Amino acid sequence: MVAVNSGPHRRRGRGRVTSAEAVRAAALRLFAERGYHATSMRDIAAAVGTHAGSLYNHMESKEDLLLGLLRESISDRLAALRDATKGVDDPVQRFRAAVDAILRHRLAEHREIVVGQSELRALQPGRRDAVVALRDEYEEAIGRILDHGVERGVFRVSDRKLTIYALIGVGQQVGRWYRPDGRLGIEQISRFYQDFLLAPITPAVS
Amino acid sequence: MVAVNSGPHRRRGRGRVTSAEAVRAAALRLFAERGYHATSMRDIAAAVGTHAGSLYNHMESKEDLLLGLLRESISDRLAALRDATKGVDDPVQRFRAAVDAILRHRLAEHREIVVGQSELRALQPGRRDAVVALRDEYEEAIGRILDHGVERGVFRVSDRKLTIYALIGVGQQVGRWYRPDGRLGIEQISRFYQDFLLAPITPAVS
DNA sequence: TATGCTTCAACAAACGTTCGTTGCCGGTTG
DNA sequence: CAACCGGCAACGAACGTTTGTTGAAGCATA
Repeated sequence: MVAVNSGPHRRRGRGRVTSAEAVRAAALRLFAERGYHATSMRDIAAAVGTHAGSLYNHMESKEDLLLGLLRESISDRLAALRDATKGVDDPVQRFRAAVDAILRHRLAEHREIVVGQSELRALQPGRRDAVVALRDEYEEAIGRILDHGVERGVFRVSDRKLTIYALIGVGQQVGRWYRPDGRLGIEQISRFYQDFLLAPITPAVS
Repeated sequence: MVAVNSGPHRRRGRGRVTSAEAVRAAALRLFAERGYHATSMRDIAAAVGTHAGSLYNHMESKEDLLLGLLRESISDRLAALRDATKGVDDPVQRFRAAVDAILRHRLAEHREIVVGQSELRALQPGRRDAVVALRDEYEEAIGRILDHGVERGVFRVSDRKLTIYALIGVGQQVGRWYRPDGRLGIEQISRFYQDFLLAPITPAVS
């Protein structure tokens, strides 16, 4: 979705190949593993095989790097949610697709995640706003999935906001413990939570 | 639960009164708000009205301070969970009490909390273990609440671990957005999630 | 030659922590 | 009651290290 430094410009300069995307990927991984403040520019540089000073050819500052990652992460997640539910009309199937998208995106690449509230506070108040706005949009998108089911008379949602938070909470939690070599695959986890989260909002349909 | 510097020994030394407990409280608040690495010893000192160097009269190191807070937080949570469910025999009531304890403890004082995995990684591998062991014990305690209901034939739990994680996920999420002056009180939130989380594990009881 | 990325040294600031010192306290001694 | 002592806590400066960031010099490509 976000293409940086694409095209045929390759291998300029003397040393290694240090694309901006490689830096972003390394930073995401390290931020996720250790946290933003516990990761130094020298750590990131070492991870892509260069020096700290070189990173500044590809980005403005460390905080900008985080801001970009947060924005991309949440906007990708929002896009994935919309893609997954696009054209699906049946409320239950729509809900299942949504839960699947939420979980799948957490598990796919951005393993332990930078996301959400975890590192948001590392941003200066002004820069936070853009990310917070995206997050609100994301929550609203989930809310509309619920609304759709309610309008059709299929769901019974007694508190919209608390229900949204439950979905997000499960999603974040899954991102924390999931390991690719674990007992369960993404498919099984997704299916389980689809059923699990559907239960409280579908009145007595067995 | 933890009594430090109690007794009649008061106002020794020259300047202000800086009890070890006050330091812990300030540190907990700051760690919760900004994160461990984003909080300096000077920040903590300023919060209790003293100087960074003085803090070392009350503690070993910054990491020890975090370790103590994490241990206390999770062991308090475990104790609260056990207290709340002690003597309650009916599986549903037992489950309701458990959810209530989980949420209530998150909301009561340790607002956004240092919690679980968030700051655990700030500890050296060796020191982590004690906290991880406590966390496992906590998860196991939740698991036994579920077992109890299953044995009585009241609950149907298709995956024990995933169910536990769902409860914890909701609990953590609640700790993130809850504000005491918000739309809903603790009572209402707790009641909502009791019903919500009960639904997926109680087969068709309307 | 011109351009773009590298390297490397250096910067000031902030970090956790240590230290010598000073003042206050409760308890012991006269 | 008065004089002293040992210990605790606060103070404030300083420590060595690490932080994010900058800039000059060098090399490779076009």
